[in-house]
Amino acid sequence: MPPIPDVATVGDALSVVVPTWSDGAREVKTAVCWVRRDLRASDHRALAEATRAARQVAVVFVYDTTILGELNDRADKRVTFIHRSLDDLDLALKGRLLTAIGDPCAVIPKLAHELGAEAVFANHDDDPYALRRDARVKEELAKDGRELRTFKDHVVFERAEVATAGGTPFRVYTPYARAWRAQLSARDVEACVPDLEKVGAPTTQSARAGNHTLSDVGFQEATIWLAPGSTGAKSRLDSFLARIGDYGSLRDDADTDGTSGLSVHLRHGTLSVRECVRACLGAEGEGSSKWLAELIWREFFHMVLSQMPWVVNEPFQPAYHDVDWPGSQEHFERWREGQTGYPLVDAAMRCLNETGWMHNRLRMVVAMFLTKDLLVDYRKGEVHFAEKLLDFELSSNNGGWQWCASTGADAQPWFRIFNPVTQSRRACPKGDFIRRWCPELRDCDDEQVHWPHKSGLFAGQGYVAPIVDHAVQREKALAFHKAVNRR
DNA sequence: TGAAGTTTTCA
DNA sequence: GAAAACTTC
Repeated sequence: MPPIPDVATVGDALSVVVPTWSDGAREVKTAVCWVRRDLRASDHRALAEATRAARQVAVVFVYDTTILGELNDRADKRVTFIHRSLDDLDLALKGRLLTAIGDPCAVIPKLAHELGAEAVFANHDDDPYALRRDARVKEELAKDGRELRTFKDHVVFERAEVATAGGTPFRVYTPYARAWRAQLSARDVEACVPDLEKVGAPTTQSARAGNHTLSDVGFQEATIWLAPGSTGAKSRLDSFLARIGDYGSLRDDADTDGTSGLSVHLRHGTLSVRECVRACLGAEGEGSSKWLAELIWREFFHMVLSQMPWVVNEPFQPAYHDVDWPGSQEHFERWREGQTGYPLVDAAMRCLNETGWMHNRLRMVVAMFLTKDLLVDYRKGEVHFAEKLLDFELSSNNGGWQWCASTGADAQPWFRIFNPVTQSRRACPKGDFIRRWCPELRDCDDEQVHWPHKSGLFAGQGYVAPIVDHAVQREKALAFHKAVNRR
């Protein structure tokens, strides 16, 4: 039985459960628009709904001390990115952004009370922590007779909107992607345009006008390589669209700037995913379709997390529950520090640790190396990525790691194991990326750089000897997975 | 979104 | 004797 749509179904044979984007429009006098992972002022669903429904809107961001308290690094790059993106948002709002520091469960209801706002508008955040937080905020607001109205914004199709004919979640990417594409209509990616004239900056006790300083928040400025805010997102999107035709052929080359480089912006909502999809639909050629496939992977993993949230703690594939991964702590640490003796793996890990970014292809290579060559529990790698990646998104990170570990939705067949040296020749043919991050190998030629050990020429230059033999580890991994799947 | 080992094909 | 095709994990 297909699920019964609980929102208006638009008169278009393609759409299944597509809310029309005006259902938040019941009128109120004053509204709060609470921004979280949607740090922009254009094509913003909650802000558009708020400015449509209310005569005046206060836009607020809360530096969430619960989340910030868990960060170890006082110079966390993500906090710097968010802080500078809020400066950019404040500019877009002509200096009318409000910010606060604290527990949103207390701050948001207090602010709504001070402003006499009947409703708080926000976009869905389906991470488990955010769902609990928003449920509490809603409860607190309700005590006072106020509403929390939330909207889809972060993805084109959320939660159960793309499902099998039987109404169950897809468990494999390819049929999901087919259904996703078939379901897409122009309406799904229509821009949500807010009326910024209605945004005001009232004086309140619980939030201040303008951005706090980073030191108010308890952090220091970190070095980040990308331009923050929707200004940065816009220029990156423009430069990517100029070369999207080459995306199909260059996206797996670590020596080249061939990927979109937009993941950080999509994570923090400094860019609207609808705008990305509109750009895809407007572009010719294979590149844009390939990129759309990547955006659909993001939506797929969002769906998996929201429909099967236990994947946060447990493998998607039940066969892997309660297995003991035999990898050692020592091997994990060598992997984490980029000291495995496999040049591409080491270069990629050092790049991650230093910059907070890693090429998509290399994420697969290092994840495969940790889980297959070293047989370390994928969750240890997942946590390291979560700490380091500027674009860290729970759903994509978890999905990607489980995919590589062969425990996930759309599982890699467990016998599919990358050869890190073959992958190196393919993903890094010029070797420049390796030479940049492994200076020990700077004098290696284009062939030696992928596997410098057999020549013996570089023994004295300080590059670490390989910690394992891939051929041997491959056999161990095959035996391990065979045993797990036979249980 | 594999790799490796073996067999077959074609010059 | 290389390259393509096929098989296995």
